[in-house]
Amino acid sequence: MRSHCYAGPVPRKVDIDAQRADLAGAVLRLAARSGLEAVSLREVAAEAGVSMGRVQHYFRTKEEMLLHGVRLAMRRIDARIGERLQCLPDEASPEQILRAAIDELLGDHPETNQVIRASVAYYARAQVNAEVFEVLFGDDDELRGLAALVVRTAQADGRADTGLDPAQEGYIIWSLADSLGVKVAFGQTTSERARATMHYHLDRVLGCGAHPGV
Amino acid sequence: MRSHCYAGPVPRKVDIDAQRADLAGAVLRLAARSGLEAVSLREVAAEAGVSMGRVQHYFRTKEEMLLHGVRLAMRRIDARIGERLQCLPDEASPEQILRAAIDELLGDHPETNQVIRASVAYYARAQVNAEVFEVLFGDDDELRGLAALVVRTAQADGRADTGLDPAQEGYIIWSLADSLGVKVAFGQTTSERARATMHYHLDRVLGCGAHPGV
DNA sequence: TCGTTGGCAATGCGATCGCATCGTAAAAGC
DNA sequence: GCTTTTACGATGCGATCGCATTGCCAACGA
Repeated sequence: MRSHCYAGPVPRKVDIDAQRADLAGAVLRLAARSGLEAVSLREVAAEAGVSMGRVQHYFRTKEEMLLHGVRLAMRRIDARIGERLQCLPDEASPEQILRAAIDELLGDHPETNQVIRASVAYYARAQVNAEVFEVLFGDDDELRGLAALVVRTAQADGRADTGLDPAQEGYIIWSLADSLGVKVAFGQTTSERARATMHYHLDRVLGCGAHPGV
Repeated sequence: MRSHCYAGPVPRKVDIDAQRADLAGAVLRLAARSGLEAVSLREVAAEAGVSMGRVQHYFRTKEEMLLHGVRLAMRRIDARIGERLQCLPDEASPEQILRAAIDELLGDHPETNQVIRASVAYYARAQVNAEVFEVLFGDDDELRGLAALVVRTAQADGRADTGLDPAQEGYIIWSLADSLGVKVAFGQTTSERARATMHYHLDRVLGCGAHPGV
């Protein structure tokens, strides 16, 4: 059914990566819905609508299955942010990129929420499994770097206060986006509230609107 | 052994609350170490060094045991913050209270870390169990209120920019403290780094140090 | 055409799960 | 002193766990 037509370089067998991604998607749904406790081989098979033997065929151990799950989660948010960035005009400024990425995190879209909740469910594993830790937290540096760059640019443009520490401000911006994203995903606050707070902060730090430069 | 001497108003039986708190402590240790997946009746009994029958005697169901666990977690942080506040001089300012509370959250003390990690482990349950949700997130409003009060006070004192929105700034302060506390507890950053960022932010918003008022 | 391989489904294993039940020893009340 | 209640420890139940094994079937190479 799924491989009745194909154009890949390996036509003789099914698309292994696609199968694994399908199962990893089921892992994410379960993890987001009720935590990693609910993720068993049988539950994943049932969620994906396949047999348990299939799950075992594509993942040698449960640990490997969970690792593919968290990797898919990160690919999903990257993809969603990437899609949003393609809606921006070419050569968009770093600030536009930053605001677009944060808007996606706080957007309260079901898939974004699912990925965030699933990620949080993996936090405990990150303490035990170094690979999970790396997948979950490894990309933080570049995000902070982007935010710091935006602050520096705003300073160079004379919009932001030159007394600001770009590194600290970048760290604050992403920590804030992180915290608000989790709050939205877990229903502690609304998307509108979170976005309003985030925009308020960015506007103040980056000096948008009626704000006299130094 | 445990009730050879007592002074309570009910001398005829053991201290039920103390027993439950002892078991709930074992729940927290397990949850903080490897998530709620690792919390089973048998594991809790083993962690507490008692029989499984004892655990069942004090908690009718696993759900009830978990609920006592998260309640103990919240009482623990409240107690730790309370202890820290007692080290402050009498009639300490709201700002001193705020800074002390945040310092405790970012202090990287083992017990604080344990409580934070355990709390995060409960996030998934909060979506299913309304009681857990309330225990975990119910106190957010008053914390935000304290932070907002501090901002308003700083504005009244002429230290903080009167253009600031106290409610938004209070929300930002606590979201930031929340995020940084989790990062410290899960080893994403160091206590020193988090505290430096938090103090940097508070000093800027509240206008401490060499900062000209409006 | 035939043997080999990949892609599964099915089944079974020992361990562990939450929970219920039973037994018992000590204390409390009459 | 005798009954009742409290505070457990011990054991067992059916379900589920991760994982290993087995078997079948379609697709491919020779």
